[in-house]
Amino acid sequence: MDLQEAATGERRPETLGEGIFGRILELIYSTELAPGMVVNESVLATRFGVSRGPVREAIRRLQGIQLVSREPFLRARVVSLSAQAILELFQMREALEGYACRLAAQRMSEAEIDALIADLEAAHSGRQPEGARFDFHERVVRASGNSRIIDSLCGDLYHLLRIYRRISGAVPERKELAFTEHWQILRAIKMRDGALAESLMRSHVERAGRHVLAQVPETPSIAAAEAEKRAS
Amino acid sequence: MDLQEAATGERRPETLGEGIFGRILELIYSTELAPGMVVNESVLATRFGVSRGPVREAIRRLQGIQLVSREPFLRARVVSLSAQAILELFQMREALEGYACRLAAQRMSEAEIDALIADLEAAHSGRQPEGARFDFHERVVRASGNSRIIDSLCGDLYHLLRIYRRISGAVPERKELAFTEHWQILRAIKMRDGALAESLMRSHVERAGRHVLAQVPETPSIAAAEAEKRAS
DNA sequence: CCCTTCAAAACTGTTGACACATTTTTGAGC
DNA sequence: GCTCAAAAATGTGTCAACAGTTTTGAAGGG
Repeated sequence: MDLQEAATGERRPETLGEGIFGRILELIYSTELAPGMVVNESVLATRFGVSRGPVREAIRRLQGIQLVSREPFLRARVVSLSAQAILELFQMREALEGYACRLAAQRMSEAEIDALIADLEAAHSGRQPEGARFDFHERVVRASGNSRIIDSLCGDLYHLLRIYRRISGAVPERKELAFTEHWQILRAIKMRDGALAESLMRSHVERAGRHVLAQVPETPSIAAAEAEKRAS
Repeated sequence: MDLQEAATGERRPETLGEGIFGRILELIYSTELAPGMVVNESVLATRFGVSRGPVREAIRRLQGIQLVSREPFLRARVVSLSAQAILELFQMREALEGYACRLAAQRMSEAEIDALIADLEAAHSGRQPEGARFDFHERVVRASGNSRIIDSLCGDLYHLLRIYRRISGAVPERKELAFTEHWQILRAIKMRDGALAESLMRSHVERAGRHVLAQVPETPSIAAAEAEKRAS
């Protein structure tokens, strides 16, 4: 019985606005709503078969987490990050994830650390659990225990990163380097060296930022503008 | 009620929702809406002489910056921070302001640094410019040049801090210590020692956090609960 | 006296219509 | 053909009413 309930999903009646929020998010992830394109309330409302109210609320929420930019009477647009904005995004990640790493080194139990090491090596050798993809950064951030930092990194910033991670694509050689760096960070955590763990995490994030920046050099929204023209 | 006409002396094409947002913020600051109290859409709508729509939007925005907590069909309440939440808030400040301080040490010009030193000493000796109150932390954060960090610290977190700063009150002896610490931070910035500046800022914020925590030990919403009862 | 049950009240979520701002198109004048 | 102002078109902001959910409070049993 409990299994059925858990499988079917949530007991709590999700409001329409919540659902619309998720569906617009999917549109943005799938680049059907690419960076720079306008987000029209009425169009989305008719598309989803609801009134403008819930759509409006969802867009406001997207605006709140910085995924769409909007001014009072102007049309909302999917945010298209400049190189400068991407740099700033990764700087904020450096500050927050670095500090989270330091906290994790203080607060994680030996068992938690060992479990994380095991999962990291399992994911690297290809035999990751079929259920969910392994996300090293999210695991460390959650281990920090600071729910405000967790929400900020796994909420607002995570969505933006996801957009530009998809654009930059997954490069194999980078993946190998990332594994090494992740492993070093975990070693510092196991040694309870918070300062070292923080420093390593900062370097790691900074390198990742440079990598993304190199792949998205300029004029990130030419394709988006053309797609918009074509849609009209 | 016919009192809202006189108050609207603005020419700005500001939307109603924006204005309502500010007015609710004022109510929260003035503790008329104290932490833990419910925020009723209809009551505020009739009070401000507008429909529920703009009020709803303003409350959603307040929810976005974590000033009110709300679940789907439940009443919204002004957030009342637990000791744990306050600790986490100051930890996030440590991470972000520390990093901002490091950036400031790299990017500020000599002239900017000297101006900030002058303003700091002017404010301390009592002859601050009549216009705006001197805010050392905001000045340093803005000098970092990272608009994302600036928005996060001067936007979301600033409101929460302001609520609990008012509750804890201004203690003179703390003020003197703060000046000394601010001065040391600026010295590190002038020496272009980003690591030292960051470390000093972290210690400073951590001390401030402990101070606030000592003044708001437990059950932060007893007065609020009573005020709510009285209002009904 | 306390607990449970159930219906009314209160509140939030949603809708469609209307008002206002912005953008685009039209057309007259040069 | 070009410039600029007025009007249509598009889109957002606001409103009042309706629908669904939670809370309240009183009646009824243990």
